[in-house]
Amino acid sequence: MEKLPGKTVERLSEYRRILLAYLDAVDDYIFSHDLAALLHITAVQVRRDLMLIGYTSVLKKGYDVKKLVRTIGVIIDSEEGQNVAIVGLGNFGRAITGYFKGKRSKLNIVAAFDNDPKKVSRTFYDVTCYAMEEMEQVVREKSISIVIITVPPVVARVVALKSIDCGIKGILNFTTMSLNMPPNVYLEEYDMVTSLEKVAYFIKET
Amino acid sequence: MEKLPGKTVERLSEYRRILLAYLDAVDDYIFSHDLAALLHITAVQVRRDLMLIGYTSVLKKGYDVKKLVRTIGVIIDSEEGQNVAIVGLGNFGRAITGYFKGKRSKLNIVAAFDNDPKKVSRTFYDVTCYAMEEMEQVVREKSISIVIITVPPVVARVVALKSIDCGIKGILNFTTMSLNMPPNVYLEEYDMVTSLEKVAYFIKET
DNA sequence: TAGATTGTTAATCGATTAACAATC
DNA sequence: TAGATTGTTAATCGATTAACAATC
Repeated sequence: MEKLPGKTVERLSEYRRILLAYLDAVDDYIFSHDLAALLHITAVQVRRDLMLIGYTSVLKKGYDVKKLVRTIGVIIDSEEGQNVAIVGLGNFGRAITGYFKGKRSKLNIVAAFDNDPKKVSRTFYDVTCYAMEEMEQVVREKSISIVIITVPPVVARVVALKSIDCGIKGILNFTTMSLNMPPNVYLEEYDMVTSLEKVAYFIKET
Repeated sequence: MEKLPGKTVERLSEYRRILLAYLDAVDDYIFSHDLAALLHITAVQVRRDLMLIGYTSVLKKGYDVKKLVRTIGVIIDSEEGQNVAIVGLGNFGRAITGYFKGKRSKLNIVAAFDNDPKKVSRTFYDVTCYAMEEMEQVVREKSISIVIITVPPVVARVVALKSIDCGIKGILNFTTMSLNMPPNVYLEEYDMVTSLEKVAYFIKET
């Protein structure tokens, strides 16, 4: 199948989570407008997204919830799951490690990297911290394909380059430093300062 | 001035940060293509954004860096600054508190709220934690207009409603629970699980 | 001048929404 | 049947990019 639009992928992820959360509460089937209401979007958008992944409803009963969850899993997840590493175990890196632990099963945080000797070889939320020099070896041994970068901005670029050297395929960059990647590496960036400033702008009195 | 497109506001925030960071390194003036290169976008986009805010370059020397930083400040910041509160002092809430402390001066985290008695009345990174019952009073006394929500998803909705009751104008929601707001409250949501799943999808082998 | 840079309009691209025939 | 729901095309909206005249 052709790659889906990024926005559709984001919503598929949200559909799945909300359906999993409501799995016990709702019936076995759900109508497009009910799913839409849970996410505060329109029913047309739900139907169009599901059309794009070739999923069809059953009769006029709506969408089979369990089947839909499985179908979205087939699209987003990999058979074997993807292994993830955190690079940078500051406050933010540790919070993310704790946050992801015990969440979705197909995305596993299996290692952390930091240069602080006080952190290396300790474990945080069951995740072992390694020194940066060990990265290549650990990435290979643990089949890590994604890194989450939470280092200070000044070293973000060298960390990203190092990750690419180690064979990483996807990067989630939480630093304020904008990165650019070769075309074979997928990059997703988020900056909370920008988000907060956006809020500040839009609530400003004219 | 009419409200700018959200994407333009995001980039203005990024322009400012990158210019501040490079303030000493670069010359007093910067060309659109140089600024674009720093953010890995196109020069046309930079020029169009600056056109929208009515900022013009000087001669053929490029944009006056200091003036541009000030101009963006006038657009994004409020005269008096905006006061921000964190609601939910878990790992994530504490990390964000520490992260924002000592950053941009016009956005100040002036309070935190949590229901855990062990946290209430303690301070984290110079920010005092209050009980949820005190919210209305503290928001009023400290003129808080924005809250960052980092509570467990199950209570996100009641926290958001309470915030609105207290007169909050903008919400930055980091929980996985999608919120919907009355039209007079500005809402920005971010979900890192979705971001990570998006990365996972796009690096999947065909 | 020739070359570099700009501000702005028009064209393109992508994503959302409206419209509607088909189904139960 | 009548009403509700769906899948899908066409129209709309918004954001990015291309084109280009004007400036130094």
